[in-house]
Amino acid sequence: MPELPEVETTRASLAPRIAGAVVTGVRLGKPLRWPLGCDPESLVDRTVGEATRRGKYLWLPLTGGGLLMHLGMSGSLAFRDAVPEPAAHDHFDLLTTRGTLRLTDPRRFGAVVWSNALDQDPALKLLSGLGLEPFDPAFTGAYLHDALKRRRIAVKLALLSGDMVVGAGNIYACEALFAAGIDPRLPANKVSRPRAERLADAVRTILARALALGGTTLRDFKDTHGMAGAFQDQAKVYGREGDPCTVCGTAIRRITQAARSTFFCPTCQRR
DNA sequence: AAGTGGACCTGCTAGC
DNA sequence: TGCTAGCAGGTCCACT
Repeated sequence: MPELPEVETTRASLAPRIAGAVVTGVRLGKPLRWPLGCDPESLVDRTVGEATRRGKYLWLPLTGGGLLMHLGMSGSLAFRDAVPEPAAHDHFDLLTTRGTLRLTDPRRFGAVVWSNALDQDPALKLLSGLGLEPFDPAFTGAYLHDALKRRRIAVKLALLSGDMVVGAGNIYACEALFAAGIDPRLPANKVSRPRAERLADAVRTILARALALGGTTLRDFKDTHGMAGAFQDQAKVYGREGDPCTVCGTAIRRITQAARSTFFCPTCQRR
């Protein structure tokens, strides 16, 4: 579910409402990907600051540190005045004077980790290898070309790796490569400068469009396994194996790369 | 160093 | 109807 547009949508709706709240309690459910890393009680009485985002991570500043949060594959955050009794998949509640922030995450690949925001904090290591934000002016075709040049892995995997540019997950990586007309299997170092230009453009455009729609995939997250609703209408290749390409009519193909599905049009996307 | 594969965990769907 | 295999939006880590 949560790629950059969904995480950013979550952040934007959360930030203004929770900023200034004071923590009154913490409730933990089943273990998430990593332990919280502090005594939950120690968060009480800290004041919440302005939530920010880095890649697919959310940073919720608290006095003296903050919580680094990730939604994993199946996580979602809700902030409400009153939340119901925790259900089976509700694994983290941050109770505050303005409402309760709740992480619901069936697969528990997500995480909430305390960090003291100091350089040597282990939690911050999670952010240290991340590439540029897609909307950073420094994320240009020239930058992407240079980064791709040093890698021999397939260009799709290079996008997913997150060490060049963050935010494009499996869906948007597939969509961006389609928009740029590039075969996902093409070795990264074989992407020409002009095509890197188009790819950087495509990544930005695809993510911006999804963002403008308010994180399409998030909205209907509760449906089926999360892929219902508006996003399917937007996707040109993702999840469309066997369907005709919207541009040329060729059947969309699905292949496996690094144990993950890649969808592409064998006609529109060339090596 | 770069690349590959396994690991984490639950739920849903398609197919027998 | 019931069981099973396969698949799912992420990414860290150990190994070659």
